[in-house]
Amino acid sequence: MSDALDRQDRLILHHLQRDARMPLTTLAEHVGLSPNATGERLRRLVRDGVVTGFHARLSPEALGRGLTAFVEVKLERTDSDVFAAFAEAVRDAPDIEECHMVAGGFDYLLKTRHRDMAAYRAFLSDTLLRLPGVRETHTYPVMEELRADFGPMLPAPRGAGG
Amino acid sequence: MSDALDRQDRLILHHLQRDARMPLTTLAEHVGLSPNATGERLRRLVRDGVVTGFHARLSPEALGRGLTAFVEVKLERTDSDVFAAFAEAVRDAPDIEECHMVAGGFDYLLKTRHRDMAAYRAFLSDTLLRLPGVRETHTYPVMEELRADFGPMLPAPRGAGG
DNA sequence: GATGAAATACTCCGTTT
DNA sequence: AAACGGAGTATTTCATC
Repeated sequence: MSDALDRQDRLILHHLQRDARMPLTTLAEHVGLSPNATGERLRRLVRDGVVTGFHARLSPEALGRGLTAFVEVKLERTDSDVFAAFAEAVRDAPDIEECHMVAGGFDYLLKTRHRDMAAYRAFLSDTLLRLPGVRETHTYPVMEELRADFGPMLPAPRGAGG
Repeated sequence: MSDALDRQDRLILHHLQRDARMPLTTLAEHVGLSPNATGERLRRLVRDGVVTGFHARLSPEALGRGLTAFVEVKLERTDSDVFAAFAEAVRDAPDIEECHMVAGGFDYLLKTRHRDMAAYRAFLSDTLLRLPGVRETHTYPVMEELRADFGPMLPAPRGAGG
């Protein structure tokens, strides 16, 4: 199970990161191997956990969730029940897209999606501030996305731009 | 161009959000339509911009970028050249995965990926702090990811759990 | 890793409701 | 307008080298 990625592995990852529905035959041309060998490598990359999944990306605007906000959340430091309850609530809230436990001035950083500011306000008061142990929140509405989440970048293989 | 999504559209989106490489025939079984009608709907969803792409997700750990950090960046408010220069530099930095212009106490929120804390320090001093107009940064290293980015959630269609 | 054959999936086109 | 069905093409999978 050697998990060193050679140039051809990186090309496979590079192209599938940009078009996950690309046929193996097309991918094989980019990589310079037979479709078979390419599929074999891809299977190995998935099995070894280098590729964790293939996902369609949906337009927030088209789904009526054009407002993105980041929310810093500070919890009471009473006991670990508070953290467990918070974690469970986070999993059940469809408005929350990401939740990171961070080191620094607060406990959690949330990325949330909403129809508009009114919907965000409702989320804040009806969902977030009702959670037990939430002491303080700071909201940062996103005005513009300069760079979209594309996953961790590989050291781009030469000649992969085509 | 009616952009109302019916139950079958939502099922298509739901399943492709979780497995973008699913064959149309399999997808059609989930949706309860013929592969033909399913493919037609998918083409329409892509054409109308509801689906913006299909992407393989890669494991940051497997790629040697196991440290995630969020960085708040505050710029000097001199002129718009500063913002343009910052935007360009953000696009060229492979360590930056997301960059959002936000309202609130600072100007930009970055999501970055690094091998380890030493690599983050190098990024901070060699890349971020060298950018013209950067006045102040605050770093929040991620300790745990409670909920991963899966894109905006649809109102989950009933019976889509299989 | 490559090749060739078999199974499967996709696209195009005509037809139906 | 939307879905179905069939024929031809492309792709994936499997066995073999």
